Formats: sequence, structure tokens, C-alpha cells
Amino acid sequence: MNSEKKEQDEYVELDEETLFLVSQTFKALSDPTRIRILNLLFSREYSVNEIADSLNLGQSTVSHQLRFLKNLRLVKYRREGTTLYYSYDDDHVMNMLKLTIDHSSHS
Amino acid sequence: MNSEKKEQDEYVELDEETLFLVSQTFKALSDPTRIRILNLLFSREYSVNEIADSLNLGQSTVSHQLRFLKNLRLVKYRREGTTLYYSYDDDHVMNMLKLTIDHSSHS
DNA sequence: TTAATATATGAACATTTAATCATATATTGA
DNA sequence: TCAATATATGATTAAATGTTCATATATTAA
Repeated sequence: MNSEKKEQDEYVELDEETLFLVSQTFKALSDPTRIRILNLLFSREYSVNEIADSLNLGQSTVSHQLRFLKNLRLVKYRREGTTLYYSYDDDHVMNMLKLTIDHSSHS
Repeated sequence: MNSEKKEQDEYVELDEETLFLVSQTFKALSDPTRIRILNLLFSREYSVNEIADSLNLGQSTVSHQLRFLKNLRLVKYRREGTTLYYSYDDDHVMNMLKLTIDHSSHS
């Protein structure tokens, strides 16, 4: 039952599921394109084409990355006609992103 | 001089250097092996071999990943004879990691 | 100086990843 | 129903990434 005496400084090995979730979360924030998209969404919701135009990216590129972010529930969307308006959907992740941007800004 | 009137909801496009730093920081945390290493270092300093043994990783694998983390100044080391003791060196990143682990733990 | 131990390094390889292109799907208005 | 617009999807490709193996380097003790 794995009941050896634990040392004071014993670490807790992460279970596989947590490890996967954590790595996926950070992976989402590890790509410049996704960072730029999320940074855009700090201010308001944007349609796919607005994102592509604002950031000079292909429509397909944006759509693929939004799917990635959507799968991790970092963004959500709302439909209006044929247009999908995307916005962020995870405060914890957005906070980390903002903190790290500030932390990294040599301003 | 790029002085168009800014909207209220205007976002601030990230400069390339910040974008790179932010993405690198999160990339460090996006790999399961590196996460496990940093998770180990929460408790205390470890030598390279201790890390390899504790996590069932090859010595070379650990050394490579430590170099990665060292380059980003996320870890530092202290020498004692032929042994190098590694410990973490960035509170901000370690805090983010801990928060995200807690956030992801379905406990 | 030599052997033993700890760690680092470089090359090779398999896998993953992001962008692109072409095309498919979905919604709306005429 | 058809055309126009917005978005999604699948396949392909080039680049990046992580692990492994073999070997190099560095420190210490004898």
C-alpha cells in the first residue's frame, strides 16, 4: 500500500492525470500565436476574422488555434449569424498570462 | 509614427522580445519531465543523480532538461565535490506551477 | 597521475507541432 | 434554392522537441 515512512522534505509525485493537465495548460501558453490571440482577448470578444486581421494571421491558422484553446476550455464563443465571437473562459490562466507578461516586460 | 487614435478597448500588441520570453517561460512548464523535476525541487535541493533516481529518468535526460531550465534561470546549482545540487531559482514561475497543480488536481 | 564518480555534451532518431493549402460546412439574405 | 460570407476541417510539410546512446569533461581520493 506504499506506506513507507515519509521524510519531512518528501515531495508528492504528481499523478498522471494532473501531470497531463498541467502540461497541457502551459503548452497552450507556450506558443507565440496563441499568446497573441489570448492577449487580444483580454480587451473584448473578437470574431475569427477580426483576430486574423488584427494579428496578420491566416484564417485557418486562427481557427486551428482557437480549436486548441477551446478544447482546453480556455476560450468560448457566441454565435451571431455566421460570425463566431470568441472570448476567454478561464480566469486563472488569463491571470497567469497577464502576470507573466508583466513579469517579462522590460519596460 | 503609428499614432492612430486608440479605441477604449484597444489591446497592446506584445513586442517580440516579451512574446519570446513569455512563450519560453511557459514552454519550460509544458513538458511533463520538466514539471516533475521542478515539482521535486519544491521540497529541497537535489543532485542530478538523485533526480534521475527519484523520477526514474536517465542521467542524460535529466542533465539536458536541467540545462534547459538553467538557461531560463529557473534553477541554479551549487557544487559540492563532483556533485551538483540543483534548486529552483524563480519564485514567480514556481508559484505559477504550484497554483496550476492545485488548480488541476481533481482531489 | 590514475581510477572512480558525477555530470555535461553532441549526434541521431522518432515524435510532436504549427502553418498552409484546399475544401467542406453552416448561416443568412435574396 | 442559390450565392455570399464566415468558419471549420483534413492532409501535407517543415521545423522544433525530447530521449537515448556514446563519449567527453571535471573533481576528488588514493
